[in-house]
Order: sequence, then structure tokens, then C-alpha cells
Amino acid sequence: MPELPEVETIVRANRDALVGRRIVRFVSHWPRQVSPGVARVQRALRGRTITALFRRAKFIGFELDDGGRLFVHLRMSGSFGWADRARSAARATARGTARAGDARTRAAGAPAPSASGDSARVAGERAEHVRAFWELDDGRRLLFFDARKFGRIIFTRDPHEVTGKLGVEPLDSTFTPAALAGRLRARRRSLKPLLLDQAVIAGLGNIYTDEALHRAGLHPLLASDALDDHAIRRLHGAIRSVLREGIRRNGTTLDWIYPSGRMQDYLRVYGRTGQACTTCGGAIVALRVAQRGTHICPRCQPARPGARRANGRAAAAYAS
DNA sequence: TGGTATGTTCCAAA
DNA sequence: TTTTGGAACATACC
Repeated sequence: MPELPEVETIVRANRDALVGRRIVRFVSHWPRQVSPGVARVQRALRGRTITALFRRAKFIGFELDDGGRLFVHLRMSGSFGWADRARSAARATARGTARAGDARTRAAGAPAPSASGDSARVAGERAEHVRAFWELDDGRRLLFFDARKFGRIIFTRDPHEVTGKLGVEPLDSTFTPAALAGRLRARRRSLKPLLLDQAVIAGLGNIYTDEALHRAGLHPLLASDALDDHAIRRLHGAIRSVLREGIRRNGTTLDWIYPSGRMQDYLRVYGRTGQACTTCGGAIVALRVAQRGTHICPRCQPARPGARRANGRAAAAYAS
């Protein structure tokens, strides 16, 4: 589920439990997602104390006391949970967000169990989807769930290797309308794939891109170098406001994986095909853009920029 | 059964 | 050279 707001939520929810703790051991059940290899990562992490937990784009970063860095990317289905190793039927909570009674699983302390009939869910996660865990000096285990195995666990002594090619943080003070204009006009690409490009703006994903474009009244297929200053200012404001709202609501919860926040109740286009646009009342339409499901209001997001509503609410005149 | 999925990367083609 | 399309990764749900 993870885009910038979800990753930020996870970092905030787990920071207190991780910073200051020493890593006793690291175990992986899916070596392919660990680089530069499980054995080397195990050696690098053993005995190290976590001095900070941070987010860069969609990466979760662990700063270690010897200067090393561990990055975790959740990709499509990754999430964190907790288990106490001492318990055979440990209580585990997703992302460290307490959800009493939500789930108990013995597998939390014994990852990747065979199908023992224990299908208990850990706040939406299943015990057999624990792909790795970090055991800490307080006896607790940070669990890495990842049903689809797309996630990545990367240790490096040079963070630039991982984050060096990432674009601007959209909530950073350096992300100004002028900065956005420079990035949009330096290329001639459709708006949506450009916004999804992590080397341009780091942290937007499919949901928040659709939402930002709708809030800005811009069609996802508009050419990036065709926006006037006014449109760019709208887009800049829309990106920041939708990301901030996502963080404020603790992220978006969708489908069978990753219980999170309540942002899904406030999405205006994503996943709302056929439903009424909250702005104009017209029907939300699904498109395919850059191989991604895309949701727009055709009335609020005209394909030709010049046809856009003159003010923020003119289109409402067409409703009902 | 087939289509779709919150992400990224690589390669081919335009 | 830049941009786009398609496939791949691997699994689960509807």
C-alpha cells in the first residue's frame, strides 16, 4: 500500500520502538530481496544500535551507530509488524499500531511456518508472509511481511547508492512551484508518468498522483511542458495538500493487505469508477495511462488545458 | 479462469 | 536522445 504518506506513517509509528535498540540478529526467508546478500547483511547488522529511523521517498531508512544504513522498500505489499519472541503465541501488531485483539499468531515468533491450520491474521497480514525479521535487544522482533515478495532490504555504507537518483521530496521546502515548473518543462512527457517517476518527484504513487491531478483539475495525459504558471501552481498545491492529508489520516487502507489509516474514505477519484465526482457530480471514469489504472473526472480534468474551468467551481454548474 | 493490484526495473521499439 | 510500451518479479483476491 505504500506511497509517501503510508511510509511516513510507518516510520512515525515504529520510531520509538526502534531508535536506541540494538540488533541482535537478522533473519531472511527470501534471500533474493536482500542485498548485498543475506550473510553480508547479517554481519553488518549484528550488534549495531539503531540511531535514527527516517523516510526518503518510499524508502524506510535505519541509521546505524557505525555509519551504516539499512533501507527497506515495501514495494507493493510490504509491511511491518511486531512479535515477542518469548511467546509461542505472540501478539503481533501491524506497523506497531496497537489494534487490540486484532490478531495473534504463533508464527510471529516462528516465521514461515508450514500450513499448520494457523491462518490467524496479524492485522491483515498472514504469518506465512513473514519474509524477514530483526531481533532486538529487548527481545522483540520487527517483522517484515511481504506477500508478493517485491520488497527490498538493502544495506549500504554509502546511502547515495540507494537514494542518489531520487528526485525532490514533495513536502520539502525546496519543492516550490518554480522547482516543479522546471521539472515539468525540462521534458515533454504525459503528466501522470512524469509525476510517478521517482527521479523527478520522490514519493508519489498511483493513488496520490490520481488524487493530486484531480484536485488540480488536470488531465493525466496533458503534456508536461504545456502547463501555464497557474496550472503549475495548482498542481504544486494539490500534490502537497493531498500528501499532507494522507499523512494526517495515517495513510490509505486498501484491499486485503495493510491495514492503515482512513485516507481511503477521503479519496475523490482513485477506486471510485462510476461514482459521483465530489466536485461536479459527474461520473468518475477509469483510464489506462502508462500501464496504470487511472481515475479521472472528465468534467473537472479536461483533456485540453484551455478548456478547464475558469474558477474552482464553475463545473459545479453542470451538476444535477 | 482471467483480470487486477498502493512499485520498480529492464529491454525493445518508436 | 527521449519517451513509451510491454514484460518481469510473485502472490492473492474478486
